[in-house]
Amino acid sequence: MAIPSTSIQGTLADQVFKKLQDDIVLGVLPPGSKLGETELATRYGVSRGPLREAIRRLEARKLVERAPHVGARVAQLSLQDLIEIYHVREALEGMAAKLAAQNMTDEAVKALYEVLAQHEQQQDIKEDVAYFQREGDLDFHYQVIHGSHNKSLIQMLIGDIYHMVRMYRYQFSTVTNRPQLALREHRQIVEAIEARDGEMAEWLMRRHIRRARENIERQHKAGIEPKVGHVKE
Amino acid sequence: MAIPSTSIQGTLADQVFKKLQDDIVLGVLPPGSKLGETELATRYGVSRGPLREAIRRLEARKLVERAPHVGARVAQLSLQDLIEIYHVREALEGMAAKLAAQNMTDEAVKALYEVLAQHEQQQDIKEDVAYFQREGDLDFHYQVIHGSHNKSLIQMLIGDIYHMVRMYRYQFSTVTNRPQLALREHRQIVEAIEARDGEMAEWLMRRHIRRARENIERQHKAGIEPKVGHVKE
DNA sequence: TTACTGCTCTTTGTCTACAAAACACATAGG
DNA sequence: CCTATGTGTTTTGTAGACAAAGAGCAGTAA
Repeated sequence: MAIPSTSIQGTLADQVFKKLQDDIVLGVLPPGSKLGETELATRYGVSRGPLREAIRRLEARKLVERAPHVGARVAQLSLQDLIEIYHVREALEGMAAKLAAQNMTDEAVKALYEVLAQHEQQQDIKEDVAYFQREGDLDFHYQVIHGSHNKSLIQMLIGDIYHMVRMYRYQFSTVTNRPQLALREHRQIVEAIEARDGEMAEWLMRRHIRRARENIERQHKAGIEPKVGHVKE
Repeated sequence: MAIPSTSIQGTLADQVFKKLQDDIVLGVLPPGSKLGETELATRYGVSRGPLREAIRRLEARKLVERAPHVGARVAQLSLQDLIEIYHVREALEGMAAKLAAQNMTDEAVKALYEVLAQHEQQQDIKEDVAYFQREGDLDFHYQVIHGSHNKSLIQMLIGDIYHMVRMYRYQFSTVTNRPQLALREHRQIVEAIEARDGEMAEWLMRRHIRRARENIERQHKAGIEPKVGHVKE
């Protein structure tokens, strides 16, 4: 009954994809750096075939930019791009909160309260830290999104946007994000969900994310610049 | 100064990707049918390499489903999935309308009115027909989305969701979609955008898409079933 | 000095061949 | 008669070799 060894970690292409994504998101491969196929293939110990597949998938996720016959580079992202993504998040997570109020099970709501309590204990928690660092069920936004029971929504927020935002956080100096206010806002959202008040939940979630965006825009105007990754030639 | 011949149509992988996507969206390859690499490679006259890349990109767009060591199949989509996508559209296009009211140029608003006038002349037009058949600037939703001036939003709606919805329309009997009402709703949206009333534009757009979804759900409950594509073995 | 042209060299795109995993069928056992 | 197991075939995954397009550099002419 033993599972074949290769299936445990998936195909080589899958492994390279995950590793490469991590290296990009965590800044090991700085933004704008060239992704030479031969170089990376030897680096990860695979042939160029699986590596090309990994690059294509990352291209679809907008983590790398590619030009035919020229090659791929780690996506270089402007603060304007980040702000645009927060508009998308506002729309999608707002909808997620609304649907969560409608569709979430009572057990899931209870679990949400527990996450909340846990966060309130670690008062030094930074806004979105959990969302960006823990990949699991322990995060607030993560649980609300899943509570929507909408596969497309989950896919877009967790699968696609998640990694982009994570990369941004390594490119730009991380904004210090109003921990107490965020916690209050989280609690309000959960209470709206528990009350099955979808409209309220959506409105609160949108305000929550809008405020985060406005916070970023403020710092932007204040002249905060991204840490420029030295483009590795 | 002649452009190299291969660059005109892009790489083989690009060509195969476009062709394969068309064949899937238009139903030439029915939902659920197996996408054998060798078979398709010979069919499109290329080797398996470029074909695999095309399949991976379609997988990222959720047009094909794949299992390791098993292969890829054309995505089989339930009506529930379609409804979920309309929730996403409601959120995203609502935001697009709001941003369009803020960012659209006066010229673009004028062009929008012209599209509207054109649609009002062909009274037999069906809701969303333009959105799904014309791929260009002539469509109402298309222009509003672009008016948002938000690259992520445009990418998600035009690049990703667009093709999925298009495929659904071939899988399911096309709903007859209230042409007169839709036109009235379109006009209201344009007027809100012209008045630079973002909140109103968003609210109207969301209602517009919500009604389309409710229309689908009604027909669903009435027992309308998808045309089952015979799964080609 | 500067701009253009041609060459070379590197990198990407593509193809073919081989390895490995899954599926299908047949056969034997309960 | 049904189930389980083993073998053969098919299909996917991976590697390596070849073809072609782009980038950089040198040399030459204005």
